Amino acid sequence: MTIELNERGRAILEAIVDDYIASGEPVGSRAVTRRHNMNISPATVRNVMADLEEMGFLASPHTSAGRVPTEQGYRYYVDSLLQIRDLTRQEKQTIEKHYLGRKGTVEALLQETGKALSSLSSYAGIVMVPKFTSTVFRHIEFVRLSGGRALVIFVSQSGLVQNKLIELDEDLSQRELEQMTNYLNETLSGMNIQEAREKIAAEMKREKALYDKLMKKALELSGQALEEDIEGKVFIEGASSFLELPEFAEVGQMKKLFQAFEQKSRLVELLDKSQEAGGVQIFIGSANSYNQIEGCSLITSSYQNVHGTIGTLGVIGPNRMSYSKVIPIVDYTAKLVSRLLESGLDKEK
Amino acid sequence: MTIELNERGRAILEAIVDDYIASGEPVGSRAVTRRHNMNISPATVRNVMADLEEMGFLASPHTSAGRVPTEQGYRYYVDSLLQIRDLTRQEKQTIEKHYLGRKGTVEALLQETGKALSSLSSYAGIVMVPKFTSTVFRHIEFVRLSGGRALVIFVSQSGLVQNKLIELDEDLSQRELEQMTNYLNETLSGMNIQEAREKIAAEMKREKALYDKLMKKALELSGQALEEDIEGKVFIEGASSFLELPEFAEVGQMKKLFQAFEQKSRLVELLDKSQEAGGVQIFIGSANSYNQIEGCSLITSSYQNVHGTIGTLGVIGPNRMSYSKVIPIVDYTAKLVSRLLESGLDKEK
DNA sequence: GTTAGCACTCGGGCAGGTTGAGTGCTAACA
DNA sequence: TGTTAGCACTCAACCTGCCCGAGTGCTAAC
Repeated sequence: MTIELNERGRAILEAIVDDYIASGEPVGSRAVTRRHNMNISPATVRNVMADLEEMGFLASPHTSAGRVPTEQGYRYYVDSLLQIRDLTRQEKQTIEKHYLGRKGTVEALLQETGKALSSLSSYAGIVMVPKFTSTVFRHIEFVRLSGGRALVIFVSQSGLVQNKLIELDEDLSQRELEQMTNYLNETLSGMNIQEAREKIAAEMKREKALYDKLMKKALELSGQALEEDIEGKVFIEGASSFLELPEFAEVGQMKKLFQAFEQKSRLVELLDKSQEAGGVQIFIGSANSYNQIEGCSLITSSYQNVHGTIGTLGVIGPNRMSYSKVIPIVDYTAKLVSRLLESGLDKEK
Repeated sequence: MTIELNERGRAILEAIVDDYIASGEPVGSRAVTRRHNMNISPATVRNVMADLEEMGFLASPHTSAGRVPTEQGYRYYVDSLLQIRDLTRQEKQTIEKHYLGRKGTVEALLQETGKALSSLSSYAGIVMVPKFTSTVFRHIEFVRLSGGRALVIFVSQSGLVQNKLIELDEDLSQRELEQMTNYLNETLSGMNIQEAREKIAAEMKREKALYDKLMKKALELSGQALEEDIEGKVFIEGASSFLELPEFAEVGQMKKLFQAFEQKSRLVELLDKSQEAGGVQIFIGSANSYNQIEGCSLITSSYQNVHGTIGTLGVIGPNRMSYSKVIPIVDYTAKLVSRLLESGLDKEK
């Protein structure tokens, strides 16, 4: 399926994409010859460019402008032309500096990660806090509020805390809730949420009338609490960097973009998809099947702990993004976050 | 200090502000006469407008444009001219609809409130989740993680959950942590955080060597956990509505604005200040001493439960904001949120 | 296959003219 | 004395025609 290009075609495509990423302006034939001082004339370059356009890698905004890469052009560039260098020791340290002396919640750490990604890439950083379903059970707690309501608090293995309000149909005392808490913690410890759900279902079936009424209640409530998924949260940081990009000068498009950022649900979908795949993923333009953010590309990687992938992070920028710079940043940051979330775990088992 | 205006001056100022709020374009003398079909000629209006300009209520962008209200003009308008109508039953229902069938966390409820404020006002909604210091203690819990770390989880009376990672300098078992949990819950129940801090300090002093080593440890850890404040969170929803306003068409200013939204810390300050005052507050333009968001006004109100004020919410819009529409919305929403957070509490004591 | 030359295209910038909304001033009027 | 009509003036917004330069595609020569 991939169309093969000869050496010269590749060189010219690369030069154009590089130039366009750097300048944001259509690249002409003269510019190509001069920049990579190739030993060919502009006329020759023009011929090649015409070919590349026909193949769908380039487009011209109008007759007398230069060429601009198409999404397919970026795709080819990323897949076949780009060589990614490793980060220098110093760059790594710049990233790590964001986490020095860090305290507080896991959520805050992930939000800070978003900020770090943004400031390093100078595009928008995005971090998805894992959906609860994909985490591993560590602790459950019931706290009785008034008005027949209670709070269920889950803690995941990685230290993530999520809570949910539930209605108690009969009034249970805090003491009773504590007993339930203990029972559930013993029963569910170390399972992932899916397993926990199944366990609860099985227990409820098996024990039927046998068990203590309270235990039954406990199973019922925890089942109810785990039933609906707690939606994955997404942090988007540094979205304002888009305001500098000339290609988003049009207010209408900018508005669409920001609304997409506010809505988030579609983004969660996309990130979920990328999470399954693992490794650094690159979604270019409309290929992200998310046409609300036309003209945007997304570089993601997932972070994980010993139990497997737990979330996804990345950078959203324009199609014209400095891939060679951003890819290693995303890659390294994902690994770093994995390490940080793990550090409390690897001594564990 | 307030300059007095005669009846005609007031009428004309009001007409100009109304018109400008509606249209966003400088208002001329003819428009004033026609709109409120006053029985005076444009020439007369011009004389009055010149006076109003001299007094600092109006300004003209350039010679042949109409007049535009200054911040002082808005101030006068809001303080002396504006009459606020109550919301209709239907409008109230529109607001309430956002909360129907609502489940989940208190935080989610507050975030939804931000969205409601935004969609109702068509500006940006802002909700400050209370700083932990200003809440009332309900429950504390230690969850042991690995690597000598533990999670402290606080629950406030209103059902707000916050957590914090702490380092354990000696390895405590989960059982020991549970005992600590029980002890602290008994000791601190019903206090606000400030009182809790004092109580801890007092206990630690009084009991010195007497108490169980574990209890001591409990006091020490909880003191440490309560020491630094958990920063107030702020939700800003619907910021993209600013992209439609012609007065923010300039990219530079828009960028400043969004960066201010991203940073939040200065906003927290401002909201804190307004929280102390109570009631509906209106900050106009640079009077908000927050010059990063020049041209923006802020309408806030605080929400409370039986224990007092617990947070602040409001709307951020341009100076040219429909005050008569937004003020009652903010007012009613604050009261509604108070009621919702209370509903679990009033049956309590 | 490569290159030079050339006619052609098209956006951007500049200058000038027109329009219309709105002002300030002056003089007349009640 | 306050109000009004009239008028000259100002100024942004808009349109128009113009030129310029960057860049193209094509053709013919190397």
